[in-house]
Amino acid sequence: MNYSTSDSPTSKCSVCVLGQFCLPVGLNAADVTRIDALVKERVHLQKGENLYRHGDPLSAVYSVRFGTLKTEYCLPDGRQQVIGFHLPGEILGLDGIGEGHYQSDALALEESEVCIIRFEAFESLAQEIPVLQHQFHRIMSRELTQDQRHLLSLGTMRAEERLATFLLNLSQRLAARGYLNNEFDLRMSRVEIGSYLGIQIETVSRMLSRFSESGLIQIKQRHIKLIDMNGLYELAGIPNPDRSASACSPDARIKKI
Amino acid sequence: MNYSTSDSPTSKCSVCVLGQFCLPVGLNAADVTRIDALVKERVHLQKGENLYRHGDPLSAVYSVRFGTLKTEYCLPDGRQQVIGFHLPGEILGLDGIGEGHYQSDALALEESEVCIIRFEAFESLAQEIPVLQHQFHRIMSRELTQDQRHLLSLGTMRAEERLATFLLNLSQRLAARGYLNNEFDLRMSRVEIGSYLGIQIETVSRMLSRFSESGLIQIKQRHIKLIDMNGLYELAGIPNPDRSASACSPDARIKKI
DNA sequence: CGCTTTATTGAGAGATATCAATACTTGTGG
DNA sequence: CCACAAGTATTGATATCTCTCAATAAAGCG
Repeated sequence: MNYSTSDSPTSKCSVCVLGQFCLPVGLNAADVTRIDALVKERVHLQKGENLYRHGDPLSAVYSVRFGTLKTEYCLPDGRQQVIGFHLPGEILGLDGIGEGHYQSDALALEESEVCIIRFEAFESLAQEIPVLQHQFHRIMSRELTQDQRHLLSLGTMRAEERLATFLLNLSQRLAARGYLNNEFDLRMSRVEIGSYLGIQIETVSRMLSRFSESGLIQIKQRHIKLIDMNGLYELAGIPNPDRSASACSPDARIKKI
Repeated sequence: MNYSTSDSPTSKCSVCVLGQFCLPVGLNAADVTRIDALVKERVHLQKGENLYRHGDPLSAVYSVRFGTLKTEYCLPDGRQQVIGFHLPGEILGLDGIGEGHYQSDALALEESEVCIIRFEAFESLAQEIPVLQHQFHRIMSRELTQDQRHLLSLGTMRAEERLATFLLNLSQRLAARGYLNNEFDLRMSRVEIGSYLGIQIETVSRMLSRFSESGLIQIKQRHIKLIDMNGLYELAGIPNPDRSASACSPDARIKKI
């Protein structure tokens, strides 16, 4: 773990390309400068390095600058589950605010760098900048929504649907960051995907092979091409956002459980 | 749905017994008075009534005053899943902040009342009261942690463990609110429990019967007695908080996936 | 009191887990 | 540069848990 403090121009929030996903959303230039002053430290992580461990006292939350991280929970009996994968611009460590120490473990899936947002100082600044406060609330709320959609996946979907949903979710998040949305490298192992989706590694492998045979994807090791996006969306049971489609219709909602 | 506005002494935050779980935690008397002024409206709900539906624009978040509510997500194909059950003092509607409209449906499982916290006004007040801002962050963070533990349950546990975890979680939350922790009424149907736990109603029923035969619980309809708490904790794979026990030990963590 | 909803229990089917063998990658050292 | 080892992924065969279908029972409600 490699700490650094820097005022170099390229590392400021005010010029960071991730600003549109990160804390500064909605802020004017003057206020972004105040964030610049707050977020001066970074951590450089090698693959496999921990950013924090559960139980560590919360002193900061982090935003991913580059790379990919995972967070996971563990059970006393040693079982673990991957809870999330974190791409550039996403915030980590929010689960630590409630009790003052992190509830999860966070570690890098590849060489990564995260910005350190000292939480006490951040709250003070948010106190002074309403837009920043609101943006932080939006970020936490979206995190909640993300987890709740994940719950929906684990609770109601079969393995095939979960995997399709996962691939599409990743694709959308990459697209939003300006990467290719139909061809990318999976930074996580099959084991980690399985853990995230609540299925075994063998099932992940079989489903990927099945997708490949069906012409939905091409996969070679961790490099994946999404060939038939519509097919994947159909499998996932969610409408393709590229082609209209309404969400859960009022009609569908009448049949309450 | 029955709106009311009231200044009656019994409905003020400053005298509400739920203050210790709700927004006012940590506030001094003067500041609680300012919350009193903010939270003047309430909604009274009959069993089955919606508090909000997904897609409704967010204008407020809500805290449960009495009763029980559930929130659920629906899939375009009509499948639904219960995401959470909400007891007095808990906050609902947080998933609406991210996009400006609720992502879930919320409805009452029994006659309930919730306090309306106009969100815009709330953010303004939080802007002025640092402790309030921090408390709100803690609430959102705990909500995240709750969902993430739920993910752990759906992703790694078998039906029996999920159910035991669910009963114990409910028990703990009731205990914190001063209710009996070993004997209570389930406000939700077997179907709703199953949906929440990602298992079928028949499985819920069978597991409850099994628990009953093992002497872990006594159950008659929706009235349940937890007889052997330690046994349940053991089944759930989590240490009984009443008897020391460390969480996930460093040793257990070495065996990373 | 009968009707509707909710819950229990049984039998069989099916999806995924588990166990096991093989193949492929990557990294290391001769 | 190749051989070997360790880690990672694929594929097959079988086991198991939970689902599905079905029948019955109990409870809530008008």
